[in-house]
Amino acid sequence: VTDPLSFDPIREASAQWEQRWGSEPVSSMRAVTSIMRAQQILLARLNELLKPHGLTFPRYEALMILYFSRRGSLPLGKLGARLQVHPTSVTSLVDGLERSGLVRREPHSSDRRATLASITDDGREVAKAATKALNEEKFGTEPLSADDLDAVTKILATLRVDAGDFVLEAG
Amino acid sequence: VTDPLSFDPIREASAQWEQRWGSEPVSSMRAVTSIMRAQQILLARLNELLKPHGLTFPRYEALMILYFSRRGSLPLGKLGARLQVHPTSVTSLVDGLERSGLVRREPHSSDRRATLASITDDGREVAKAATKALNEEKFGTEPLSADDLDAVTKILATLRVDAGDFVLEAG
DNA sequence: GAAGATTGATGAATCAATCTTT
DNA sequence: AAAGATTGATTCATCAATCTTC
Repeated sequence: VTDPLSFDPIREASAQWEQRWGSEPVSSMRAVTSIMRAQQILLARLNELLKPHGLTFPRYEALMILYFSRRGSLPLGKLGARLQVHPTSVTSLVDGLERSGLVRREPHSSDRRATLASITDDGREVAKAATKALNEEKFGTEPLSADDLDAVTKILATLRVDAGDFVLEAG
Repeated sequence: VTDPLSFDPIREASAQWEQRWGSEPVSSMRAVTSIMRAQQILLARLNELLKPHGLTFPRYEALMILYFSRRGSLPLGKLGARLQVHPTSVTSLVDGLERSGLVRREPHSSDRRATLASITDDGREVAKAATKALNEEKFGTEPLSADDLDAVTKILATLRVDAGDFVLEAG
C-alpha cells in the first residue's frame, strides 16, 4: 500500500519508549502493535483469497460455523456467541450472506422471538470451495512455520481465557 | 459481551478441520483465528483505557507518531506510511484529532499539494497522560508474561517483513 | 422485567473517483 | 502523467434505543 520503510517502526518505537518510560512496559507496547499490524495484514490477504468466492473473512467465519453445525442452522444469538461479536454484527453478517443466497433466515420452531440462520445448498458449496482456497494458501500465514503458528496460538489462548471467551476444560 | 462458552471454540474447530481436511492446514487456521480474536480483545481494552482521555487506539497511535517526530509535525502521507494505513484513513484520523484540538493542519512550506499534521500543546499533554495510563495497565496484555509477549513480537516480525512493512536492517 | 433481534449512530478500515499541484 | 489529499461508497466493529415475545 506504501513503500517499505528502511527500518522497523516497532523497533524504532521501542527505543524511544524505553528512553522515556523505562524498560518495563516496552514488551507490552511492542506485542500489542505487532498483533494489530499482523491482524491487518492477514485480514487483507484473506479477503483477497475469498474475493473470487464472493466472501469476506467475517462472513466466511459465520458461514463455517453454520456449515459445521448439527442441523445446518443456528439461532442468531448462538451464532454471535460463537463468533464473539455483538448482536448488531450478527444481523449485518447474516444480511450479507442472505443477499448472496448462502444463508436463509428461518423462524424458530418454539421461540417466536428467535430467528435461525440456515445454510443453503449454495452456501455449502461456497463453504467447501472457499475452504479449499484458504487451506491451499495456509490462510495467508506464509512464511511462518507450523511451530511458530502453534506457539502464537498457545500464548494467545491465555489471553482469550482471561477475556472470558471460554472456560478451561479438563485435560 | 456474551456468556463464556464451556469449550474453546478454536480447539473445537481444529478437530473438525483435521477430520475433514487433514492435519496440514490446521495450525494456520488456528493461529489466524487466534490473532483475529486477540486483536479484538486488546482493542476493546485499549479503547476503554483511552476513553477518559478522549482518544481511541488508532488516534492514539497517530498522535504518538507526531509526538515523537522531530518537528512535532509530519505530512499526512508520511504519517500514513508509518501507520501503514490508506490515505483515506489518515484523513479521517487527523479529522478526529483536529476536532479534539490535539492536532492542527498546517500548510507545507515548499509543496502546496501537501498538508502537515502538527501536534498542539494540548496534544502533547494528552499524549503523556494517555501513555501513562497505557503503561500502567501494560497495554491491556495481562495476564501474559514479558517472555510470551516478546515471543509473539518476534514471530510476527517475520510476517511483517514478508508483507513489505519494512526491510531488514544490518545487525 | 428480561431475552432476541433490529434500526440508527459512530469509528475505522478499504476502494474508486476526483481535484489540485508538481 | 504522477503525487498528495479529499469525498463518497461499502464492510465490520461498537453502543444506545426500540420492538416483539417470553
